[in-house]
Amino acid sequence: MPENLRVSSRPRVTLRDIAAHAGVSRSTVSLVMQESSLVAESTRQRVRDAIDALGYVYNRGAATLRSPRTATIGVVVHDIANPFFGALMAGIDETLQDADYVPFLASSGDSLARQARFLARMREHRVDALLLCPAEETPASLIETIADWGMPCIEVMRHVGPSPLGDYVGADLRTGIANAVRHLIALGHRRITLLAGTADHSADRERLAGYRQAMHEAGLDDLSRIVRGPLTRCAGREITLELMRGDDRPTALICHNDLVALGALLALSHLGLRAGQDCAVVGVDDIDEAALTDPALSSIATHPRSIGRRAAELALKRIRTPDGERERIVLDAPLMVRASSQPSLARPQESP
Amino acid sequence: MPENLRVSSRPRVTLRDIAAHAGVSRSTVSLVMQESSLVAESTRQRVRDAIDALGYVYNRGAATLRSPRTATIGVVVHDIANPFFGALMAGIDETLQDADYVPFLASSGDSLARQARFLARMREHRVDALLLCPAEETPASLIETIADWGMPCIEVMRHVGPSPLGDYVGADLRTGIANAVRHLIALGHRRITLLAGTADHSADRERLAGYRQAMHEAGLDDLSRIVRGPLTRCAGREITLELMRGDDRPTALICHNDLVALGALLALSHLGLRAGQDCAVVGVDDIDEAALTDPALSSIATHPRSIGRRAAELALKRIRTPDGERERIVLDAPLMVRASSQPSLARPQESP
DNA sequence: ATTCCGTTTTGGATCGATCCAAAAAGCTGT
DNA sequence: ACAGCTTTTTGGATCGATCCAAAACGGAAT
Repeated sequence: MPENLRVSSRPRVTLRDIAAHAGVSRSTVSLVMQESSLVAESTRQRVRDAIDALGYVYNRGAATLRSPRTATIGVVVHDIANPFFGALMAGIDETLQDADYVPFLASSGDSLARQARFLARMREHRVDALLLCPAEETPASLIETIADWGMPCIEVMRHVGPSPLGDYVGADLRTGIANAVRHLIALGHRRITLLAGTADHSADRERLAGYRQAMHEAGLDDLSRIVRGPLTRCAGREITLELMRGDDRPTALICHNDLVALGALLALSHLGLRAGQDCAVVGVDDIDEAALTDPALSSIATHPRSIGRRAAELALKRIRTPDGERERIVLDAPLMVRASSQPSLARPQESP
Repeated sequence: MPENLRVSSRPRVTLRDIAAHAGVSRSTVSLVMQESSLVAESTRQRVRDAIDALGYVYNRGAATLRSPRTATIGVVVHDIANPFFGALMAGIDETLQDADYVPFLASSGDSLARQARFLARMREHRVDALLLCPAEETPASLIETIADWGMPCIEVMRHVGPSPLGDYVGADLRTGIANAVRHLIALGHRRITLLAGTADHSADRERLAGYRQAMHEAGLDDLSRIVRGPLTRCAGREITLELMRGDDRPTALICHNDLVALGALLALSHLGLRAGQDCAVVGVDDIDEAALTDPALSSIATHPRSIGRRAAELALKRIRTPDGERERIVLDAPLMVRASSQPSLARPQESP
């Protein structure tokens, strides 16, 4: 290993040094750093040369002290280990990089305390905006509190309260689920079970609403059944095993997300049942695996990367125009029909 | 939507206000904010009360201007959408939150330009340390450059150059792969193909080295075969299909990661072959799916969350003692044997 | 030559914390 | 009461940028 000789207290290059080297004032250099159009092209070039020559590093901390902009954004998700949020974050990151913004990231783990702590930190760092997928049980007042702080906040995928108060970007799961139910009904299914989560947040309520609505439309209210459990592959498997062992078995399952749906597929194959033939399965998110399982999994596509991009774009816009009209961007969540709910494989399970 | 009336230019509460309210000097308040032990308990309490009463928000930008510490860390991975890095990030996040640090995150997408840009930004923000999973083709000089900046840097999972120059946290893939090869040989396999990536980085080279070493030990150099391709599920599938159609089929596949391995499983089942019986498959990473496929996938566990935690801990340590001895933390990567390489299912495919 | 006006440039004040050397306050023990 | 400690507290200088009102510049028109 090469010796780690650190030049103790190397004199730091500042705006002042650049100004001296380029023969202009500090103000001018500052304007160049801000890409201001006020500076004459020739001067700008001279300053740029000085910056390169001296190896100047812009000190954003110092800049922040005077100006309100920090070129940073805070992102809160509830579990970054979940591939859905990984993809979401990738979309956010992509958009922010183009705008020279950098994101702070935190996983709340659906803990209100962790979420609050991180938000406090974001305030201290004076981020320009917040992208928030609120933790379960987040009180509706939080959004107002954040607004009081003067910090733009975009809710992503979930929102507190019955409908988004401010800016929001999400997927139209209500319609997505309703369409899935209609699709299954068209295939002859009647006993359609919804595997939902145990938590009570908007994304969960929307799924429920879509399910109820479509079942109701078809006059199947009495057959509607909702089963709650953890949202993991394992839980999906266990719950499905149990469901299929009962007498009143469903002929179709709509799962809260693809992880649960993959668990359901495992359970079916374990029981010697063929998904799509003996029991239809539909997931949510359309993660990469979905197309590659056997049989391939029908899934409602939520396009996390696009949602991330849209959310980040909206945040940047809100930073530019803090008092602009609030926006609610709800992306389509189309059903990707695959073998696990294939028409050709369907057969009526019972007459209505 | 409630009106968005923003109190324009609400007077900001500063240290000075707290000092006045608590009847002490600014310096004392500052010491309280820094949790210094110099302040008497009674004074500390008075200051805390004032902070609560006035709703003071610490201004980290201002603090940064004077002190070298920012309580931020920069994290570069090459693809945050990859579940492996999601889990890694979760580990990092966990550890940092306990230390009241916040991470900046960027996905380099294995682009040197994006990586360089983000690093420049991190320098401007004066992060206290860097966790870096270097993009492919990153020149060895980068680590020295970063050291020159006076910024501690922990390489994670990958390192530039033949061996890590400075701090490093990773998994012992070399031994992990070698053990997997030995395991397969013990089961009677001889034609063991390695499905490697196309990129040339340390994590790839280590896998190769482990493979070569174990094949060599067994005197199977001539049978060793390495196939390169993209590291996706699809690619794993396609490559496996092609391999199995050739005459000189392998009896076992070791895949660069689990995604590729899952692709391989799909290919086998598509060909009517039974993984673990007609062809053994071993993956790397031991992602959640691995245990739940059918047949379950043998995999070399890399424990991304632990690696993230260890890396973050090391970074915090390096911040405290910048000139401490450099550390190389290499975690075990044990082979999780499952049905896709089950002893009981194995049968000698050919005599040596 | 002078005035006018749009384009560039500038110096000083300022943001809100930390650092540091020195002062003040509290203890002991004589 | 005072010297000699240790424990707390303090005021000014300082970090490195931005903001802003005013000055300098340069060309065109009078």
